[in-house]
This record gives sequence, structure tokens and C-alpha cells, in this order.
Amino acid sequence: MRTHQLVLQWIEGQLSSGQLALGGRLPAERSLAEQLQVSRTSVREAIRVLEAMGVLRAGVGSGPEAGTVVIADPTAALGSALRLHVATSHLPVKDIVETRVLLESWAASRARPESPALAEAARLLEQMDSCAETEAFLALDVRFHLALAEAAGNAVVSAMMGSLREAIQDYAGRLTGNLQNWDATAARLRAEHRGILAAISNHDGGRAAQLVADHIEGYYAEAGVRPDAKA
Amino acid sequence: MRTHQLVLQWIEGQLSSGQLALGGRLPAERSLAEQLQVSRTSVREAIRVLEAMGVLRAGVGSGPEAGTVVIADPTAALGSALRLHVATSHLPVKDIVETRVLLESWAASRARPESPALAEAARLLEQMDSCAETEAFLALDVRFHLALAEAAGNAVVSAMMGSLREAIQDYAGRLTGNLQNWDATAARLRAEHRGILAAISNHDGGRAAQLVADHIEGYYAEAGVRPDAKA
DNA sequence: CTACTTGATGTGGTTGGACCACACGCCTAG
DNA sequence: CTAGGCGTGTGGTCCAACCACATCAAGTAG
Repeated sequence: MRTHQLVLQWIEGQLSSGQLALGGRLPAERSLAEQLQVSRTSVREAIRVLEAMGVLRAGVGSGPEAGTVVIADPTAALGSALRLHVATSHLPVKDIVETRVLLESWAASRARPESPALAEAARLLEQMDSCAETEAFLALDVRFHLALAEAAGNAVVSAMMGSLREAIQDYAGRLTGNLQNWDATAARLRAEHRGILAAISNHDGGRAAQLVADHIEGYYAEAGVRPDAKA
Repeated sequence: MRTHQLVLQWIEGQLSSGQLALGGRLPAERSLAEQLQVSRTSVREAIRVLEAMGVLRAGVGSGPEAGTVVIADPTAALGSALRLHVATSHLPVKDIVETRVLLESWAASRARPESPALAEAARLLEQMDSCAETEAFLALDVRFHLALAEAAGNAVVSAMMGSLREAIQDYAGRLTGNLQNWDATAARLRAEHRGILAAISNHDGGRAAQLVADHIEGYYAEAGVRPDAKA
């Protein structure tokens, strides 16, 4: 057992047992090293791993914003991991898109019309109407889809969807350049978004799921994704 | 930008550009540190992060097994990340199970009867017939479900399913103790497995998906999972 | 008395160096 | 020709020191 893994186990134990909860602060690196009888280096390596997984956040200085505190950002961990494995060509972009369609369709079919996340999605839609810049439009689009996912009330699905999106973000951004007529595409996307929200409001989950699947697949098809495309 | 993140970017760039591929070896830590003009500590922190994400594997000594090489184990990264976030009670077990049902049903509906993975699944099923010990049975069960997922031909779904399984492995293990009559349960599981394989062989994806969903939900229900259960 | 300056303190961030355990492969003694 | 030892390079670990930063408290000028 390598030393930093011992530290990892200790921290995970503290989390599991509830002695270390969300927002809680880890002991200072130097003091934790002494407490566990390991070097500060090993403590730091463990902290780095947990930081990369979205479990901790390290802050320098003094005061409430400083120190190493427990956070909860599952999307960060899954996203960077997926992105790296896409980089090694071990995870085809095609599979990423396919999985995103699966998760997002399910989320749409499960979304509850009364969910606050759905109201947020509707608000985002209005902002997109008065948005001319492509970049800002796409940023709102990302938030719209994430809000849609959250409306299903499944944190794992939300995290996975966000991470899938992050993993192919650069790739999707480059695709936008392939579009022939952005204004026309944006208009179509707006209309499709409205259709999705309407289906959810009408408690027609099946239709919402189908619309979402068409929406995503249609966009990638228009941007020129081929089934064997690589990142 | 922190120093170890610079190293991370450099390595990710090497992966993206293809100069560092699966099975390739990273320069030695000391030499990489000199090349990037950073300390060995920073290089090591970056390597630790990538190791935790299943992208690298560090080996001591000399020869072909030594050095830091590129691997591809997406399941490891997603699994440990999910497990940690379950530990912080940020990801409810209920959502994990729900997501697993979603992914695995989809995989069953997409599984190709001629897939080698499906043949492997059938082989595992035979082994489970002549398997009395609970522990060994469950180990084969895990491999059976993973083979089923691989038969769908989507690497992302396979990785996510494996990681979901890993994240609640300990939890599921404890559940087994809740079962009243293990022999009867095992017999039922065997029969259900056969039904799933039969449906796939008959090209009845819809039925296969339904059987898988019932199979998983039935097991957790029998073991006493309540919707608000925590890890 | 108030308001600003200044230093002490504690945090993570980074570095260089040292030593260890390990595995391979050469090289010598038999 | 064989068997053992030893050199070399790898990651693993630890230590001591220094830096940048943020806060807070004491001290000082107004």
C-alpha cells in the first residue's frame, strides 16, 4: 500500500463515517501529516487526487475561504476523466453522443412539470430569444440542457450528463463552424426547445423523450458528425 | 495556474496529439521535471491525478513493466469518483440504482446476439450453475452483467455501468445478508439470467430491457432497499 | 475615539536534495 | 557455460526550507 493511498483511505473513512461532511474543513496539511505519521508530500498527493475528483477544494491564505474544505462536484471528476479517455481514443465520440441521447431522453421523460429546474429552463429559453451572439447562445443552451436533466431529480444522471457535455465541449465547439447558416439553425433550436418544454408540461414524457433525441441527433448530424468520428 | 496543472496540460496535449498513445511510456519523472522546468514533486502530483483517473500506471524497477505507461481504465476513475461522492451523501444510492437500471436496460435492448461478449455471458452463466458459494456466485454475476453491457458496443455505457457497480459494491454486499433464503434467490437469478439471454437471442430487445429492469429492481427490493436509503 | 497602517500568524504552493526498495541486465568468478 | 553479484535506472518517500497569499490584531496617526 502506497503512503498516499493510506491518506486517501483515512479521508474516505472520515467522509463515510460523517465526521467530515460537506463544507467541513480538513486539518492543515502539516498537522494531518503529523497525525497520520506520514510526510506532507504524501498528504498533498492524496489531496490532489481528491481535488481532481471534485471532493476537496484547497484555498491558500487565511480565513473562511482558506484551507482544504469538502465540496461536492461530481461533474468535474467524471468530466475530466471522460475527456482524458476520449483523448486516448479509448472512448469514441460517437459513444459519448449516444450515451448523452440516452440519458437526456430519459431525463426528459421523467422531468416533473412542477420542478423548479424546469422553471429555470423556461427562463433560460427567454434569454436565448434576445441573444444574438453565437457563443452566448451556446452557453445558455448548455445551461438549458442541464436544467432539463435536473428536473428529472436524479443526481447521478445530472452529473453524468454534465460530464459528457464537458468531455466533448471543445469538440462540439469546433463543429459549430461547420454550420452553413447559424441564424436558421438557432431558430430551429429555439423552436425545438419550446416543443420539449411543452411536451413536459403536458405530462407527455414519451413525446418529450423523442423530441430530445431528435434535437440532439439532429444538431450533430447537421454539424457533420460521422459515426466513426474521433476527437 | 498551479504547477502540477501545467504538467497535466502537457500530458493531455501529448495524448490528444497522439504523440503519447496507449501503452506508451512517459519520460522518467526526473527527466520530465527538467524538460518542463518544474520540480519533480509537481510532476508526481500530476501523475498521481492521472493514475487515479485510470490513464497512467506507475511501476518501479527496470524493464518493460517499469516506468509510467499509458493505460485505459475509465471504469476506475468513474467508480472511485462516484464512490466518494456517495460517501459524502451527495449521490443517493437510489439514484445510482435507478441509473444502473436505465443503462443496463438500454444495453440489453441494444445487445447484438452475435457479439462475442454475449457468448462470454453465456459461458459465465454455465459456471454459475455449478457454483455453490455465495461469494463466487456474486463475482460471476458481476462479470455477467458487465459482459451484457459490452454486448451493446458502447464503451461509455460499459464504463459507466462498471463504475456504478463498483461505487455501490460494498453496499450491495451488505444487502446480501438481508436475504432470507439465498438458495432460492440464486435459483431465481439464474432463471432470470437465462430469460434475458433468450430474449436477446430472439432479437427481442424490448423484452430483454424489461427483463433486465425487473431483474435488478427485484433484487434490490428483495434485499430491502428503501427509496431513501443511504450508503 | 476613529481610521489607517503594519506586522505576526497560519494556510497552501513549490522547490531541491537526499535516501530507499525494486527490477533488470551486464559482467565476472567459478 | 553457468551462477552469482553488482551497477544502473526506475518510482516511492521523506525532509527542510522558502514563497505568496489572506486574515487578524496590535499599534499608530489623525
